[in-house]
Amino acid sequence: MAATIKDIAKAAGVSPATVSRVLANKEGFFGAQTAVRVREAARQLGYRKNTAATELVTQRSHDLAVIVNATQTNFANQIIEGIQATAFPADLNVIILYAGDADEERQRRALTTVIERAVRGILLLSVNLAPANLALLRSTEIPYTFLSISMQAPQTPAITSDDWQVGYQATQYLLQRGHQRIGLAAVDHQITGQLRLAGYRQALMEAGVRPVAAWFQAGDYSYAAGQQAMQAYGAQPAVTAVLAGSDMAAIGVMNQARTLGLLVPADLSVMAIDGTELCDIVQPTLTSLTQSFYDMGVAGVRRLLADQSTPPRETTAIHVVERESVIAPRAHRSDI
Amino acid sequence: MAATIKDIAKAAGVSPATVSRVLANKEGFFGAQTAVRVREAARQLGYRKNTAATELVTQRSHDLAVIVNATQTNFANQIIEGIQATAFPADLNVIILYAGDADEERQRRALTTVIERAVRGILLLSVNLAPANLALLRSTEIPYTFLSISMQAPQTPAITSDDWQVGYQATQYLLQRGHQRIGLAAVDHQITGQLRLAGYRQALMEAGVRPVAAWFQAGDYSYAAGQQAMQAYGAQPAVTAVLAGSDMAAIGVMNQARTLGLLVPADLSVMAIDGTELCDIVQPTLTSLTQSFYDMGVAGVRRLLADQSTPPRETTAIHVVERESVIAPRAHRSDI
DNA sequence: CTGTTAGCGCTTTCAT
DNA sequence: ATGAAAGCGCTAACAG
Repeated sequence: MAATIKDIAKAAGVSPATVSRVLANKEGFFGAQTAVRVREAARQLGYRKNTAATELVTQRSHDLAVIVNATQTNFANQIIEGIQATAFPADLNVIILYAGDADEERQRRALTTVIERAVRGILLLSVNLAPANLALLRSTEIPYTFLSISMQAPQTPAITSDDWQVGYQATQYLLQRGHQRIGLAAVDHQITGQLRLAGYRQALMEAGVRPVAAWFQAGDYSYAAGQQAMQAYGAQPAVTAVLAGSDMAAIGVMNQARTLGLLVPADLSVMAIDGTELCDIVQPTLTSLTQSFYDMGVAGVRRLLADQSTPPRETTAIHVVERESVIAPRAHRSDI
Repeated sequence: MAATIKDIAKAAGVSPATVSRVLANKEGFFGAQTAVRVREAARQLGYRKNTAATELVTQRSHDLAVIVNATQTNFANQIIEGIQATAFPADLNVIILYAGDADEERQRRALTTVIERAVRGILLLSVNLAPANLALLRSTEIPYTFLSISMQAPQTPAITSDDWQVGYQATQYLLQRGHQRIGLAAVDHQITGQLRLAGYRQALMEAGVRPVAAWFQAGDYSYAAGQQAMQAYGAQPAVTAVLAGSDMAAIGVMNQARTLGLLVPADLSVMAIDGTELCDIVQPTLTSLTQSFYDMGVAGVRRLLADQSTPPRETTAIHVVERESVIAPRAHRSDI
C-alpha cells in the first residue's frame, strides 16, 4: 500500500498534523528543519497525496469539468485552450468528459460523474443538453455555464457569440461585396440557427432584398449538411453567395459546388462561420465570420470563479476575416 | 449541505448501512420494501453520492484517465471514441486531461492530478513524456499505456501502428504506381519518424532505388512542416511523389506545391499518413496510409483492464486507401 | 510552532 | 435481512 502521512510522521518523528501542514505548505505553521525532515521522508517513501481523502474533509475540489459534445467540433480545442490558460493560474485542474450530443444516456453519465465529484464548476462545450439532464444539472449547487451554444430555457447561463449579429454581419459583408441573392446553409432550427437566420433576414431586408425561402437550407453544421445544401441549390443556383453555418459546412458547400461544375469563387462565393484553421488550409481559402473561441473559454472560467450574480448571458467578439472564397458576383443573365 | 446516507437512513427509518447496501445495489442484502423506502427517501432528499468518500473507503476509482497532447492531433477524437466505447460497458468513466507536448510542467500537473486520484489506468495519447515525468508515471502502481506513439525507453507499453511498416508499405504503394524518386516529409527524429524512415528506405532499396538525402525532409508532422518540406523540394522537385508524415503535413505539401505552380497529382503525387476525414474534404482528396485509430483506443482500454503480463508493445492494422492525390508520374525530362 | 482530537461520508466486517 | 462499529487518509480547530 502507498505511504500515508502517518508513515511520514513516524519516519520524521512528528505528528501527522505537522506533516499535513508542511505538505500543504501552510506557511508559518511549521519550522524550517521540520519541513526539511518531513519532505525528505515523504520523498523517500514515495508519498502520494490521496485526493479523495482531502476532498472528503475539505468538501472542496480543485477540478473544473468540461463536458464536450462528442461530435467533435473542430473549434473545441481553441475553447479548451482558453479554459486551460485561465484555470491553470487559478490552481484548477481541467478535466474533460465527452458526452454524446444526441445520446442522452452518455450525457447523464458524464454529468453524474462530475456532480458526484463535486467539481468546482461545469463548462458545457457546445452540448445540447436533454431536458432531464438540464434539470439534473440545475438541481445541484455547482456553478455551470454553456459555451458556444445556449439553451432555449431562460436564465441558462451561456457565453456565446451574438448569433443574431453573426448572421447579420456576415450577410452585410456579402451585401457589401455586391451580392443580393444570398443563401444561408446548414444552420439548425435550434436557438443558434434561429438567431443567425433572423440576423441574416434583417440584413437582407435592410438592403431591400426580399429573402426567398429556398435560399435557406437548414442543416446540422456538418460537412454533409453543407453538401446537401449545395445539392439543393443546384448547378444553376439562384444564389450568388452562400453563408455556411460552420467551416466544415462551408467546405461541404465548396466541394459540392465543384462537383456540380461550379468554380468558387468565380461562379459562387462561399463564406464560413467559425474561422478555425480549416479556413486557411482549403483551396480557395475561406472568408469567414470568425468567432473568438479562445475568449469563450477564458470568459467561461472567469464566470465560474466569480460570484454568480453576473448576468447569465454574455457574448464574445466576432469579426470578418477576408480570404479568397468571396468576390463580387459576376453579371448574371437575369442582370443583363 | 447535501443529503448524506445518514439523512436518508433517518428518513427511511433504517440504518446507514442498509441505505448504503440499497444504493449500491448489493443484491440479496436487503428486502424489497426497504429498498423502495430507501430509494424514495433518496429521491426526495435529492441525494448525491459523494465519490470522494466512496473512493476513500474502497481504495478504488472508476475513472480511466486519458492524457492528450495539447497540440491537438486531429485523430485524437477517433482514438477517444474507441476508448469511450470500450470503457463505457466496463463501467469506467473516461476523464481527459490536456498536457503540453513540449510543456513539461503541464505534463507533470496532468500526471499528478490523475495519480493522486488513483485512477484505474492512464492512457497517453500521442504525448512525448519528458524523462522526469516518465519516471513519475513509473513510480506508481497505476497501469498505463502509450497510444499512437511509443517511447524510446524500453519496456514502455505502447499501442501504435507498426511504424516501420507504415513507411515500408506506403513507399511500396508509390513504387507500384511507378514512382522512383520519392520524398519523405515532415516526420520527426523520434522513434516514430525513425521507424518510418527506415521502412521507407528499405522499400526503396528493395526496388533498386538508392535513397537520396535531400528526398528526406524532417519535420514535426504539422501543416507548416509540410509546407517547409515542399519549399525545400522546390518548383522543379527532384521527386515525383511525396509521402507526408500526417494528413495536415500532406495538405501543407499540396498547398505549397500549388504555390510553387505545381499541380497535384499531375506534376506531383502526394500521399498522407493517418487517413482521417481531412483526406476526404481536401481537393484533390488525399490517398493515405490509414491507421486504425479507433482500434488503438479499444486496445488501450483492453490492456489496462487485462492483467499486465501481456507483451508491452502491440500494433494495430494499417492499410492504403486510394483517393485522388497519387497517380503515375509523368515522363520527366531526365527520362526522355 | 506542534500535538491531540474529532470527524468528512461512505463501505464493510461482524453480530444478530 | 439489518444494525453497530470501525476506519479509509486527510484537515482543522483547539490546546499548549
